[in-house]
Amino acid sequence: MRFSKLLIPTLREAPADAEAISHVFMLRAGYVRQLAAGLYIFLPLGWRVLDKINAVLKEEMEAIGSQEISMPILHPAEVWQQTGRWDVIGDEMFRLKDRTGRDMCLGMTHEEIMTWLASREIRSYRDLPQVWYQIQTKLRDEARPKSGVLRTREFIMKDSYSFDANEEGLEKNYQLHAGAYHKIFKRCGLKFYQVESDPGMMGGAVSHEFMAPSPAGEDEVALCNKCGYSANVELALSVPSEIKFEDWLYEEVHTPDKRTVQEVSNFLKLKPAYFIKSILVIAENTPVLALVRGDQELHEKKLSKIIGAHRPAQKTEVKEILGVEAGFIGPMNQKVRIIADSCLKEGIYVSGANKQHYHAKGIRPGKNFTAEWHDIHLAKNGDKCSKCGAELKIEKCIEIGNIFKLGTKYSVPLKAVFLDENGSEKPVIMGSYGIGPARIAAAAIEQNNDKDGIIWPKSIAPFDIEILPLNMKDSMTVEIAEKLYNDLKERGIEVLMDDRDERAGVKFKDADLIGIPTQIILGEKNLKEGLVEIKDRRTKEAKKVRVEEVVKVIS
RNA sequence: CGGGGCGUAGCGCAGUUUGGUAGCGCACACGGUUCGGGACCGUGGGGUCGAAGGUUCAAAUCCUUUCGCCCCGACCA
Repeated sequence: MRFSKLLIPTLREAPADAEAISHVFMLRAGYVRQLAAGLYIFLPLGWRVLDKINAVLKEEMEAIGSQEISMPILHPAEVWQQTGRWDVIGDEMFRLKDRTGRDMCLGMTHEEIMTWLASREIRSYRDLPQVWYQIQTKLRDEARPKSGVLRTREFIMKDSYSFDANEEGLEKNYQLHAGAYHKIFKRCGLKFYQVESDPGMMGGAVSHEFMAPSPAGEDEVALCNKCGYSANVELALSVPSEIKFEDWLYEEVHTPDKRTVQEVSNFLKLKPAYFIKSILVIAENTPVLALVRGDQELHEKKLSKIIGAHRPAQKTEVKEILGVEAGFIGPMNQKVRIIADSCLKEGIYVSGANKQHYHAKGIRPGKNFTAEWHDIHLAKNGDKCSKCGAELKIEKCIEIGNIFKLGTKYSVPLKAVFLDENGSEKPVIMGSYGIGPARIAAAAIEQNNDKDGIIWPKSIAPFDIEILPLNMKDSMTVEIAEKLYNDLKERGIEVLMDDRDERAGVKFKDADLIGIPTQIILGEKNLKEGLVEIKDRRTKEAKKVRVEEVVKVIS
């Protein structure tokens, strides 16, 4: 296509409210414009990229036997009420009423509607398995839209759903999707990890996320290079690094006005790892004392899985319940339930002495206090892998896809059932699988850029080739450019030709910004010798090629 | 929802402290020169200063309310 006929509004300067690299470049290079918080317009280049990504998605979905369908975005409340999510989900769901006053909502995902369809159409084990997918808009009233297209209130998602007669079938579809996702992300040129994840409100027991490493990401992932263990830190297990213990005898130490681990650590000249951090929380009106090592953080979600919903205790509550000011509390002789991080099982520690301005040194777990042992700390860089003992590293990632084993969470309430070989009625076993195309695009930019702009992976670039006729007033330049343009198009190559009457510098700058992987540069001097330059956007290396050879070299 | 920041031309910003005719750069239009890494000279168009109310002879500037956007946190199919 011709640059002069396309809306490609490049910006010399980045709008002030863009922070993430992908956001800045998508705006500057004219891929998207923002309508409001979390609402984006995709301009021609941006839409072409999404089309490319969606084409890959479709191919790989079809390859595993998934059938494309399309579901409404506007949903009646009843279906969501039947699964309970109408009430479970809060402000994140857009709700409205139709003209008759009927409750409706905008779809944030499609488990309910897909299951509704399955309940109508699937009757026999002979109808199974089924796998349905769509590439459809989702709406979520996000608490905090951010980072350009990475977290928006309206976005397109490829979501697929599997329906099976038994667990083996689900496992098969789950693995087929995992395999397809690997191919998809690889084809889109992304670095990514498949990690264990927390199913959250989706329900179900098993889920994995596909994570593209990037500093713009919102998630953190723990990775083991040795054994391949990888998990979202929301549930990642780890073993804090070992420390050498001193054979302290139990004694109380005067620590005037030293309350935090850091303060006492500095005062006693002992590393934080020798301390036990005691945190009082209130779970359903029952106090629970949580213990983690001084150099670790308490992981709220892990604790929630053991004691349920809870909140931190207030200062006055600490005094009331434990009889000592926060800052000097320790696990010894406490009547409350104590949950301690497993790594504290061995060793000799320092903690509050349960006495104002005193800490106790030489605390031996098991002897000086007892507790229930669980992994309740947040995995951090340098911790050891719980599987193999190698060092874990923590990386920030963008979640680009996820897969869930749903089981019968949706099929039971929506009565999606079938008759098995014996004529007995059973709920369909389901899985759901999502991918965010705009996140793939953003992640690709985050992972592939330089100071001048985007460097698209070939597979998802808006065009294959950009032709730069540097001087549009030179008739030979124009003539050869037109010929190359047509010849390449005839070969099925997607070409963008910068036919604007702009100075060479402008064309170079815009071409680098836009990031089409290969540039064909037509300069007058080279053309007089029958040569053009073919330049690689990533390496910036250019080679001179005879005009007649271009089509052959490119294709 | 809590904390912080910002709303002045399409974009980036100054002006607000100390009230007194709304500015700069880029972009845009026209003329000329230039033409392989965001050219130069000249001329010109473009603003309810986010909105509403108030104080004042006079408000971008002071006061009140409100809306929007960004960042950190909480939250998160």
